Amino acid sequence: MKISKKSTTTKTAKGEQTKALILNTALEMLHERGYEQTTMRAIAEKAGVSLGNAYHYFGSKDHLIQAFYHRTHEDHLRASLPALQKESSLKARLLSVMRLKIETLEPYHEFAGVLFQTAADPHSPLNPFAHAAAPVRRDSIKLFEGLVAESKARIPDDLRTELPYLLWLYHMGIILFWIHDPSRKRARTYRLIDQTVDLLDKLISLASNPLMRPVRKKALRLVAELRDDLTPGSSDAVSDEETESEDQ
Amino acid sequence: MKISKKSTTTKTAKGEQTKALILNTALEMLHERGYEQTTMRAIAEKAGVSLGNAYHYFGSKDHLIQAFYHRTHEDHLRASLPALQKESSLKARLLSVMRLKIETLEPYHEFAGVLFQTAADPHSPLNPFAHAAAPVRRDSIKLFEGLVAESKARIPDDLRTELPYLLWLYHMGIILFWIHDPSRKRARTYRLIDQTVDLLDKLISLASNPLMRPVRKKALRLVAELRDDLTPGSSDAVSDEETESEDQ
DNA sequence: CAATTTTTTTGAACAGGTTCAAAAAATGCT
DNA sequence: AGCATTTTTTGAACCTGTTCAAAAAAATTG
Repeated sequence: MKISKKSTTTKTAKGEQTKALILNTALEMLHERGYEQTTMRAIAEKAGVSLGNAYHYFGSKDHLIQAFYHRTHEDHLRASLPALQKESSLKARLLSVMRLKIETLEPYHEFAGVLFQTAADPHSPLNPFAHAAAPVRRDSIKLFEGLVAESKARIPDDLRTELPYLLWLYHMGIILFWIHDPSRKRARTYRLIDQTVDLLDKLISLASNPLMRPVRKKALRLVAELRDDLTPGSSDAVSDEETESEDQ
Repeated sequence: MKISKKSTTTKTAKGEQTKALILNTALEMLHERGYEQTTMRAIAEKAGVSLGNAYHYFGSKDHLIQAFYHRTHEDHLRASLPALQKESSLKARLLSVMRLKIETLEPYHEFAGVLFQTAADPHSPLNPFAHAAAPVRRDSIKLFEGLVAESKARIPDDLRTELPYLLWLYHMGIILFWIHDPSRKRARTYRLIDQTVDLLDKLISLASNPLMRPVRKKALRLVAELRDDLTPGSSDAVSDEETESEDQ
């Protein structure tokens, strides 16, 4: 409705270059020094630009971090593909994917806590449920779709439909645990993955039992509703106006 | 090991008084203006003390907020007691308690998001799983213990033991949803509570079925392990050395 | 009560995220 | 090329959380 200015986002070759430079510098520092030490001033200095310039391209430190999502997701996806092709059972695939996720994330364990912190704010663009994070989330869920789709296990359609989302939620939970996991080499997280994957596999079988149909239906209806509430934009062709949402 | 100074925490009448003054002022402002607007400077000014003085009593803004936990929990507990005495079935009690929780929290919905944000940091003393939050968490779980204990429903002992903790986790999940709930009068949250309580009730029945014993055992063992991992100090008589933990 | 120690309080500083007006550079147009 | 417009870049603020040395007030002790 208000197209007052073009909002300083019309890009040019030069601009893209600078933006990329800042981003790479930031990710590098984030990895090397962690979140706290990576100040906007330090990034700007190391990148050889002014502080204000960095803010021109990334409205806030948070925005700079959203790139982290993309990068780790891509890394994880790349690492998962081989395993997904090799393994055939749902259980084995899930196990591989989850382990690889943690391995991918491991270098960032130290500042992942802070990441999750900012991500927990419903107003933050980093919130994995928020609109701004939709692309990454969608990609992430897609990974689980692929995981489920080619599984030959006899899973009722209603469950099969929701399963990718449920597994994505589960995987978020594991990450949450991992963030808090102080054990050496994250042994507990891996143990947790082993056990929960086993349990999930059993539960899926259980839930697939015809006797469970009523409860399953009820639960799945609830899940579907939840998903729509929490993740606006997942219903595809609905009010997609606020594409350029900005936070105050 | 290092008792260099008494760390400026030996209290006196005067000190307590000032501390209380600052705290009340802070809670008041938090309620009226939200988290962002309630700056340490504003609190100090309104309370009529210096900025440094406020920091003398509350090491950080976070510490000041931990009082929020206490207050809302106490309010909730007070509001729940009548309902717990009137209702007898597990389902009805849980429903009442959950609804009252949201009602208690409602005035703070606006800044609850930020609260949850800081709380999500594993290093934050506000983290509901962290050691510093143990007292409030324990009290909170106790509420659910009371809720389960006097229920006559036939629930196997192993499940009955873990149920309070599980319900506490469930209640945290509902709060998470509520924080993100934009619906008028939080209608969706209440709807979610209605449905999930119903579902939980059914699931508890299901899980109590003798046929479920193996899966249940496995799941509960997992839960117990998780709880110990996530909430150090809940295993009572184990290494309780770091009672005076401080964060850098 | 005077000296000493402890607690409370202050005020000034620092650091880091963020904003903004204006200068500099790039681009577009005729 | 010359001028207008847009984009990029800068540097100086501003705000807020936090720290700290030192002053003021209390409490303790001999």
